[in-house]
Amino acid sequence: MNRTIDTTLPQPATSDSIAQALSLAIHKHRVAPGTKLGEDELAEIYGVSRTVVRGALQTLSHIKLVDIRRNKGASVASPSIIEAREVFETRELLEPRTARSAATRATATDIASLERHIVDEHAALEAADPGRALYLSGLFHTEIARIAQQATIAGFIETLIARSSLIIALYWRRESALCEKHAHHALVQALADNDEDQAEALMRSHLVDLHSALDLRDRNERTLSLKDALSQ
Amino acid sequence: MNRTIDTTLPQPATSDSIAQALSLAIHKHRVAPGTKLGEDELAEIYGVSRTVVRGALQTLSHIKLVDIRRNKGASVASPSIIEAREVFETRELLEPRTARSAATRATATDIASLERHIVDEHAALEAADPGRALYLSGLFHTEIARIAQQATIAGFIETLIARSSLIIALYWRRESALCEKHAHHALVQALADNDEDQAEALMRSHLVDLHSALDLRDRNERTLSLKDALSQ
DNA sequence: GAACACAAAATTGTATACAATACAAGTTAT
DNA sequence: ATAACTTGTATTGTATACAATTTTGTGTTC
Repeated sequence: MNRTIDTTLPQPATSDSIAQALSLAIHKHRVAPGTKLGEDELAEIYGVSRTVVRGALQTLSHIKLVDIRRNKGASVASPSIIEAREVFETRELLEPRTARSAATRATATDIASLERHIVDEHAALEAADPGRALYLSGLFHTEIARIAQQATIAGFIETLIARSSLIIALYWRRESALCEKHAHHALVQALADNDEDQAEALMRSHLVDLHSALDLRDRNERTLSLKDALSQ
Repeated sequence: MNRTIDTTLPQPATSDSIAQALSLAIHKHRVAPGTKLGEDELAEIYGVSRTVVRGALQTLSHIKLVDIRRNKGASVASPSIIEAREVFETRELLEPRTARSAATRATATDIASLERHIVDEHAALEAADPGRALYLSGLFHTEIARIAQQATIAGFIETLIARSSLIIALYWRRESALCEKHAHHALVQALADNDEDQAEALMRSHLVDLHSALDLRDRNERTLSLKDALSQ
């Protein structure tokens, strides 16, 4: 359960290890949405045959981190605005309830683990490594789902967070603060206190904050605002 | 969107078509949980190489319809009691809300489609084809998720229903009636009336009914009750 | 110079061959 | 007789070869 962030891979690399390495790279915004993922290229990088790479790409396509189109190959997914809205609406449906369960079940060990996450996250921000900070911020949420002991929901949340990373890469408003510094901390406090209502409420408002830091206006609204911007 | 139930496959079969055919067979309880799915065997059946079959099996493993263990191969999944509980708890979390959305968005065409589903389902029951009835019953739920226009949630629900089919195969109480004949009909009525509250409530109670028709006691309770049964 | 046609290159999809692992049966030793 | 070992078979994992499709580049025509 002690997932490392290191990108080194076992020799020889397996489909799963490649999928994880790619997933991490996407999480950390080291590869942008839309980037082509050629099979030969990846096979060379990881020192395996295309067979293994294809397995990894198929895995990632199932969690919608990559798009595979027949005879066109794989590329990093690029969620539409509609998909982005759906992802956050779904998170707002699943995660508050999950935080509630986590509040009833959190042990001292769990709390310590979450606090360590927060420390790491702050350290990454200090070190001017926003990619890593974002990745850790996602891990924080999956960790809560794990604590809630709902493996099924945790699996769903994991894919939603993966997609959220793409959504943030595409639609994050520059002007909005990186925030949430306190949000996660307050949430841990509620979990430590086994305060279910508080945990659920905090998670809900945290997600709403995140959601509202995205620019999910559709193209029409966007061009209108562009027109506004240029008319000055 | 007019998914056929026919099991004939395109020539040549593709990974997706094989995955769908296998999924259908599992849904209809034509293959039991735990059944070994040998690659060579399937390759011969569908007239393709193992490469294609492996793709299909990997797809099915992602929605947890099959278990793949390294160097051990694939077999039809066999959800534990804990997983079964989780699946139904998750459905109870997602589907009522989805039914609510569906109630606001359902068009006359949608209602007609759902009513056709119900007719087909009854026909299957009349024809003593419980497998097909069960499959159609699952389709009814995915159809509602589709009507709700929440593709993300619909995808989750689809995998939950697939797993429910396995759970029903494993844990359905013989003595419990096949029921739900009226449940689906009442739900369609609520959707047709755009009665959100009613749709949500009906879906919730329908799922609770389903859940309670399963025998999800753990082994200890089970053996105890066996003792009771024999002590008479 | 732009648009189309066609050929060449690159990339993906599938099949097959080979390597590695697991399983089962039979053998030997204690 | 049982346990451990060995060997043979079956099955899965991976690499490579070939087929099919898309993309790219070039030349021709208007």
